[in-house]
Amino acid sequence: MGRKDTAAVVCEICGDKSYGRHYGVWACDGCSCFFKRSVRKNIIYTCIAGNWRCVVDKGRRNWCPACRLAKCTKLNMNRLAVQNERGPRKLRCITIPRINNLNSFKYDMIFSKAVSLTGKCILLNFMISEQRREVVEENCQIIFALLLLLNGDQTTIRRFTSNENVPSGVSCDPEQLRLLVCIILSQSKSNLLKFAVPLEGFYKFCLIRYTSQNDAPLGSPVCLISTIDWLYENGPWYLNSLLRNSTEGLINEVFSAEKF
Amino acid sequence: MGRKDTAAVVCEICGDKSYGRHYGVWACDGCSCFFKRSVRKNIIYTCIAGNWRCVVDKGRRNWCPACRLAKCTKLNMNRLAVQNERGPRKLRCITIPRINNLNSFKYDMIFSKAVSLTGKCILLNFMISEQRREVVEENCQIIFALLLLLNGDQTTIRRFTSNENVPSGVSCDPEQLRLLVCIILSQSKSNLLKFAVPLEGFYKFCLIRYTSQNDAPLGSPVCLISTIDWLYENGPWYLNSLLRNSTEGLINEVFSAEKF
DNA sequence: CTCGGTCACGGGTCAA
DNA sequence: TTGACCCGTGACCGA
Ligand SMILES: [Zn+2]
Ligand SMILES: [Zn+2]
Ligand SMILES: [Zn+2]
Ligand SMILES: [Zn+2]
Repeated sequence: MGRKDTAAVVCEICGDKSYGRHYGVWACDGCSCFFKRSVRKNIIYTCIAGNWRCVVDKGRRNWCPACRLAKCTKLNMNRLAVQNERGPRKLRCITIPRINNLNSFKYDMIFSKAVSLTGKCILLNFMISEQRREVVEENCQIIFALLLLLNGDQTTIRRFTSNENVPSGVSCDPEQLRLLVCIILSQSKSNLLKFAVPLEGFYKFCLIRYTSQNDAPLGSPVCLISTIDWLYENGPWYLNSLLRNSTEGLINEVFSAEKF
Repeated sequence: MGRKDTAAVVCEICGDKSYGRHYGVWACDGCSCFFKRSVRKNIIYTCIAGNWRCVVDKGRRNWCPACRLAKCTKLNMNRLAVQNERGPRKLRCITIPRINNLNSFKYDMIFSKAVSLTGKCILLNFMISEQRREVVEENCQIIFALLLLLNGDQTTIRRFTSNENVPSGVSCDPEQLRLLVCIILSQSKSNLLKFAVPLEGFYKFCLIRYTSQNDAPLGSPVCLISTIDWLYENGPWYLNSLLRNSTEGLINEVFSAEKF
């Protein structure tokens, strides 16, 4: 069972696993994507061998694109079903599972997201796995708190602070979130992040520039930055009691999934 | 910052810069390429020094391939991730830009393709650059018209002729297209191509033989040859009004790109 | 469900 | 033979 819980059928083109019909034919991701690209670019291939009889199976489908495309055509893949290229995908508001559903692991999932965001931060790029883990362990709580705020869950945050004045109505797009993580980590007390202290101003500048240049529909940079200030002023945060799993377990899971 | 905007990490094999995981290990281009070649060719090296203790770092990684490969294996580089060879990339395909997009330079691109095809024709092989340019200037319009027909754009062609009977449904593969260009040029009125007049029949024969031998899914030779006849009967063609750039400019561009 | 786009990591290339 | 470089592939995810 590969993707999701869907059972696979056989790709009519190459015999690899197919999880659905594409352009009218049961096809794997590879063949469907290959067909799309070929039609979009209006490519006409030449058979490498010259006789249009190359075998197209999972292992050899990339040997001769000409015969692969010929097989697509022979099996009646529908060129008209390939749409025109669209622009790059629009920035979307980050998706976090809604806090008010019944899933009791909702906080675990948000915490994992916090771990992932921290681990992927560009400031950790040069670090080896052990250093990365240290930084994540020392900083994921404040990112976790940020995600709760972004998700509109002021109520939970209020349980962990005496300051009643919890920021509300905070939202951002994924690029802004990436920059927020940089700003937070550049203000961290972690030894491994000392080098990043001078970068705080730069990342704040990036956030302001990005927001003004990109018509980002959400998130005023001033509001976002003051949220970070608030989180540092009212920290440190210890939100582990929200979790069903251990923090180590969740961090391990994310680290192996993301190949950190 | 080396390649793209990605920051580098350290190659686990030799300590050079790595821009990503390869075969399961953070590796530089050199080590990843070395591993691929070794696995593909199933090479078994012997340690130069004889003790399998050679240092593998950026400066010395090429001293002893045996120890370099041993280090790859020790770090668990995955031999199974090395795929089968693919066909040679060069001359694998031609592309014609889609006619039905909104790009106002679409005809310029097709014209450039016509220039390129003409300049690369085998009949021009022995010519010096100036002669080549003369031939291209005198013959690229009819090739341009052919490409429009191959792209299914009868509508545009109809604007340049009073003959309503425009060939339609014409298609071919790149080899057939090369032969079509030969056939067209062998019928040219250009002085420099006079020598090729007797070759017309030969290239038509080649086209018929190629098509019958190769199971090419597209393009009956009779239909293709009658399309050429139609183009000569209804020419000469002056399609410059379709272009945004000057013909000289486009020809210059192709000549310098293709090093004609 | 089947379109779309993405991008890490495969591939091949060719000058050195 | 090497490796910097660029292109194509396809697993994956969002809509
Ligand atoms: Zn397939
Ligand atoms: Zn083939
Ligand atoms: Zn290396
Ligand atoms: Zn050795």
